[in-house]
This record gives sequence, C-alpha cells and structure tokens, in this order.
Amino acid sequence: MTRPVRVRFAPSPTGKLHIGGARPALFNWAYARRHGGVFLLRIEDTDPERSTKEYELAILDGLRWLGIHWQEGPDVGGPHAPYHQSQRIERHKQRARELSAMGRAYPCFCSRERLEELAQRQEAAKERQGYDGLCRRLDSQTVAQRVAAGEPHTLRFAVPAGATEFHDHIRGPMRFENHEVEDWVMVRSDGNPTYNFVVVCDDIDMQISLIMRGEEHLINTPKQVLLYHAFGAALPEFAHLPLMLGTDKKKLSKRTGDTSLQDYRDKGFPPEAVVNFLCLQGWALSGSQEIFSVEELVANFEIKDVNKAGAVFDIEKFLWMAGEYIRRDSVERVAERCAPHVVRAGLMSAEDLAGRADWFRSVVSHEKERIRTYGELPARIEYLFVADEKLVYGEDAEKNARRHANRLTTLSAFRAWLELQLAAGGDAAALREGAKQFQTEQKLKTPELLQPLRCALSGHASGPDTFEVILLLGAQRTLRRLELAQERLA
RNA sequence: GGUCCCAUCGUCUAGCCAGGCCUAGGACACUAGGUUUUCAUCCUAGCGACAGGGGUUCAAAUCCCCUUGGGAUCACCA
Repeated sequence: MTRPVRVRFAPSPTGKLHIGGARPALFNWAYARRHGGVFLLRIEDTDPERSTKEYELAILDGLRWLGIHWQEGPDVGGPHAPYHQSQRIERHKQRARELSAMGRAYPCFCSRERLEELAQRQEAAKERQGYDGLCRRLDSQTVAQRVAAGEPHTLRFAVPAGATEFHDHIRGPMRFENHEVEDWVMVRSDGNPTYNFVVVCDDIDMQISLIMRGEEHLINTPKQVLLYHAFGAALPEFAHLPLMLGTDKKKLSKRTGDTSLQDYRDKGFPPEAVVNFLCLQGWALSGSQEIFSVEELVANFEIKDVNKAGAVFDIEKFLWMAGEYIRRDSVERVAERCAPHVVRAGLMSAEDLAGRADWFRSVVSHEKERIRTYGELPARIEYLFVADEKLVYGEDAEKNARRHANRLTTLSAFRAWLELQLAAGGDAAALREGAKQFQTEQKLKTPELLQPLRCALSGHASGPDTFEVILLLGAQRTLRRLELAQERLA
C-alpha cells in the first residue's frame, strides 16, 4: 500500500507563525525531502473572524526565512489548487451532502440552549460530556418536514458502534472506543463545515499520505479516521509530535515568553540556529552532536526517532546555539546580517555602512565571539558612534580606572606617546608591543595603564583588545577621548 | 471529572524497539581551575538522572503490571 509521499503543513492564519508550529512544518518538510516526496502548504482560513491576509503572508515569510520550501501552495499553485481552504468550500459542502445521502450524517435541530443545558447536566452528574444523540433518533419524515420548513439545523456525523484504530508512527497502535466519540458537528447551522470535516476532505483530495502534526490533534484523530472510513478513502499514516513546553511544563504559549518566530527573527537569531534548535526539541541526530545542518537533518530524519515526551523550551540553550552559529560563521556574513540591526538602532545609515564596509567588518570581527544574536551588536558598539564628549563611563569601568592614583599622569604620558605612534602607523599588534615597552619604561603595572585607558576610550570595563579599539576609533577620536578623560577622571 | 498521551541529570537528549558492551554517554546551565590586559572565546575538571513498587529473566534504564506525577483534549475554533 505504498503511495507517493505527500505531506502537508496546514497553518491557520489567525496569528504569527508560532515556534511550536514551525517545528511540525520543519519535520514535514524534512520528511518529504528525505523520501523524495512532496511538501505542500495549505492555508486553513475558514475562520473569517480571525484569519487575516497579513498573518498568512507573515507565515509564508517565516517559513521561507527558515529555508522551508513547498512544491504546492497558495502562492505557487499546484495540481490540487486551490490551497486556501476557504476557496474549497463548495467541494466541502458537496462532500457533506454525499455523507448525508449515505446516511452517515444527520441534521440536528437542537438549540444552543438545549446543548448548554445538556452539558451542564452532564457536568453535574459527572457523566461523559458530549451530544446525546437526540436528533439521531428522529424519524426521517419528521426530519424532512423540519428541514423543508427551514428550521435551522447543524449536520452531525453519525458515529457508528465499535472502536476506531489506527497506527501512530510515534506512539504505536491507538484504539478509541466509538462510544467515547460524540456525534460531532460536521456542518454548522450557517452551512459552513467545521475543521474536523474539511481537514479530512482536503487531505483526501490532496492525497496526503502522512499526517504529521502536534500531539494536541491526537484526540481529534478518531473522528477523522471514522470519516476516512465513511468515505471509503485510504487512511493516511499518522504521526503526532510531542508538544513544545514552556518552563511551566505546559504547552508553550505567550505567557511564558516569546513564541512567535518573528520575535526571534527580530532579535537577530540566525535562521540556521533556529532550525537546528527546533529539531533538537524532540529529535536528535546522535547522542553527541548538537550542531548539525539541514542536510544532515534531511539525510537522517526518521519519524521513529522522534521523542514521545514534550520538550521544555530552554532559551539559554537556544542563545548558546545562536552564538555558536555566529562564531562559526564568516565575518562577512555576520556583518551582513548585523547591518540591519545597526541601522535600526540608528548607529549608521545604510549609506554609511556601504561606505565604511571594511571598517564595519573589522568592528564585527572583534565582536563576533561576544554576541549571541545579531541584535546584541548595536548596544556593544554604541561607544564607537557617540560624540566623544558624550561617552558614558560605565560604573565598573570608572571604578577600575579610579583605582589607580597615577591615572592622570599615566593617561597624559600615554597620550603623548600614542600620538607619535599613531602618526607612524602600524597595526594593533605593533601598538601592543610598543605599549609594553612604554609600560616598562614608566614602571607601570598592566592594569595601571589599561584600565584607565579602556575607560577613557569605550567607557566599558570589558570588550575587545584595547589596541584594536584604538584603531577602530581612529587617531583623532582616540586622542580626544584621552584628553577628555584627564578631566573626567580627575 | 471523562478520554487519551507521556515519564533518563535543573533543561535538551543518547541508550529502550532487537535485555548483558551502562560504574548510564553528550550538550546547555552552574561551580572550580588554566589561557587572555579585561570580557568573550578556547581548554581541563567537578556537580548532577534511569519517578516509586511489583513481576519476567542467569541478567532490566531497556519487557510486563500497578501506583504516583505531569500533560493534551473535552466548541456550531483551527
């Protein structure tokens, strides 16, 4: 019963792409690539109240950012178009009529009030919740009359007796007793079909061979399996992925921090790191390799290796991984990706950046191993852009500088020495060597020279090599800052 | 509460399916050293887990059962 591999990701555009949603997308995509199948995108926009075009676009954009590509979808089309669920409604309605004609669904005239009452009664009696099947017992003549009279009604699926079984690739054999599954609403009183119905219609029509999705759908699956049987359609395979959890161990939500992919993108996480980290939540390449590429993922991804238990989203490890990707990347690319953050922070304009590309790359090369996200760069290098007079001395930096009683004379002497050195040219290494000599001649301990110096130049207690900072700043600003420091540190 | 799912260091995980190679491996975090003018990086070491109880077996983290704990879901939302 092998059929072509066709998998899908079917987000509903009612919000930004959630990181808990990006992972199933990623796994489906990897699975399709691994098996030479098709990965398609279907937009489940059947809730007009909450769906927006903006969200839809943002979701597509987010997926592309991660490097996930689809062969069929709303923007690229495909043999099973349309890929907007809302545009398939006539087909859904037709399928609903088919099921009615087969006697597998029946009209339900129960009012919302009665349903509410029923639920309350069941709750109070601690009975099983769910529809009691009142309208299922109506005789066909009565039903026909009431429908003809235009009485509002929903269409409910008539769940048969017995049990429903299916195999889950992650959880193994599953079995649900049908009497635990209520006669659920298939078509609303306004004529619009519900999720559990349309999702099956579309998955059948689009010949989906495997449905891989979050565990929250596991309990919906028997309803859907029953529908496949009713339609006489081939059952797809199922795989229910473990949930991504917040630190409270509950399903990840806005409550426990940033959950949208966009948030991490804005913060400057490398997309490769996001992909890698998302994979690591529930799947591992091996017991010892944390960092791996998408190619390695695709070459090794097996559903059976996916964990059953939910994974707590650990932002610390995520940040570590982001930093790891940045450190391993080239200066050129890190600079390129940091650029928008620097512009957004108002430090440089795009033109500045273009005009001083070499200088900026040099800045990045010295900060590359200190940042974990591209977004961390601006705050670290702001001192390079502020007016010399407005440089802020950090508390620690100033304390370190003031520790040395000879700071003013040291600064003054060093400034005089440096002025000559800078005029002569030379790289940071040469300056560093020269400064060592200066230090010896002046009988200074290293901190006596470098701590006041660092404070004067950057105002930070830590950062890149001081002599690199001098070159980054340039002669004029360096000397000016040393001058100012002699007043400010007095 | 009903139904369903799950259970290895604080966290992510390897090992489990095909029981012995496990004195349970790796990573993040944390701690202590080393390298560095500082910070970061890098290196070394340490801390730290098979939820509990029964079985099966010569042998169980691995198989079975129970308990406990956690989670998902109970819409005319997707």
